[in-house]
Amino acid sequence: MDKPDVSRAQEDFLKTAYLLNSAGKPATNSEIAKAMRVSPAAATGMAKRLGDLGLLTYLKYQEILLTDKGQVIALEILRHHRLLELFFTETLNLPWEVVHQIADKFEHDLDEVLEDAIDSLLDSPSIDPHGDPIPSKSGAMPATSTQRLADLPARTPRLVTRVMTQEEELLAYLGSIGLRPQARVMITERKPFNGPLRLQINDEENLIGQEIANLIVVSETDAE
Amino acid sequence: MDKPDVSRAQEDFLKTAYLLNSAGKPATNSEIAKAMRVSPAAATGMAKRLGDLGLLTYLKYQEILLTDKGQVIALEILRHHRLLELFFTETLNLPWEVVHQIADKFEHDLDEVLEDAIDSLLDSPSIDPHGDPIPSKSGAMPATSTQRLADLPARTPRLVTRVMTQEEELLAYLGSIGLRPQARVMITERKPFNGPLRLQINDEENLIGQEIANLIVVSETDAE
DNA sequence: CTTGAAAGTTAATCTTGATTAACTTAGACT
DNA sequence: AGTCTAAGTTAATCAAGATTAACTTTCAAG
Repeated sequence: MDKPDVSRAQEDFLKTAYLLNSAGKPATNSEIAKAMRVSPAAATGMAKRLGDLGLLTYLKYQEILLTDKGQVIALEILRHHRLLELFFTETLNLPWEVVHQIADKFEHDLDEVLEDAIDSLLDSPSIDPHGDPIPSKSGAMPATSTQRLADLPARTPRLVTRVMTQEEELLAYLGSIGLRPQARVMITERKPFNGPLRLQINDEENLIGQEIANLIVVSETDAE
Repeated sequence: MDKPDVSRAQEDFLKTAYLLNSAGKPATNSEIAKAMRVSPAAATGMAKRLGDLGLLTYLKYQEILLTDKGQVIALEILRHHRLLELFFTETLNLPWEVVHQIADKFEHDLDEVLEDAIDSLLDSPSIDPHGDPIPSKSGAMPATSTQRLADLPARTPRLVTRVMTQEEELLAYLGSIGLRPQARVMITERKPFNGPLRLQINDEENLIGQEIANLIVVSETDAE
């Protein structure tokens, strides 16, 4: 099980493909190119290279699928990323909206000594500050709830488990209204035609739109 | 005072030139090439590029001198490096012999938010785990002792202030015998012809050679 | 069917930062 | 002065990862 030497750009490509997949979107060339902000041609070239390395299967005009080897690498990078996010919020009290970009830079250089030290300092955590699951060292991805706040019936108390965005301004706003993992939430009223939701967040009243509600994942069973 | 965009390799070059200078060695092309483990030709090319950017003065066959702009960048990288070394030893209890390599990778990506957070967590430190001075944000390099243990008369108690090596095995050894900053040291006997030194380290007897003694910097005044 | 837009591919080219090989310069020694 | 060696330079080349521009495929809509 020898791991080929992959570059930073290659790791990013694999990570992006993995994330698109797990977000339910097809990992097509153009989606990847868009997500990585490179030209489609650059993505094609990269897909070829990674195909040659046996890290993904690449067929013209088709969706890109990671091989087992490719997935192992994607998961390792994701683990690095999320460990780093948590590490920086925990040790430095950095707000959750800034750690994503920082982790993006460092994730490729996190060697095993540092990774293990962080993992043990944080007690082998399974979620990062946004509630995103942290793959285990062996490559297992912790299970997570799939219940979206947007789909939750009214008067059903739940805990926020995950906030699915990395947009800085949005995260800052959500943090400011307390909408973060572990918050207790309950919809008190739904306006018709996919209108805004009246929401209790830790007993404070608030209003949010459908779009945001769809980014919030909540626990599958009642909050205590 | 606009900072040109410099690449990782360029930053490393500037840092290397600066470090050679401050170690008293001339920052010649070949010294830099040796230190960076690249070919002399590569160093020539890089020197030219950096000269064009106005970061150093480059004259054929002559010693390389950093411009003010170049020095600012070198100091910034050095600040990043040393802050990171300290951050990792403090937060993760990583041994001092491993943090150097880790910091080498991260120093180029340390953005200001993270830098400031680390700086304030550590209370604006002025030395790193090896006793190397940390440049201030404005680019001032703290003064340090120049007194080498190798040059210290016998029976003169001092504090170790700095250990001038980054070799992993050597640092591990020095750590194991307690020879690190803040240790109290006193030479009890010097063998003739630059022979080994008998040394008390925090009241424990030990023997070290000249070569090592020359890497150890001690305070300029007596230990308490 | 055919046609046009969107997605994908290919080819040519650019930039960085490296390499090797051959040449030139500087400086010390006889 | 002549010569050797170390250091430095130049030129040619390579590889990775990007770009742009032109071409091809797919697929939905008339």
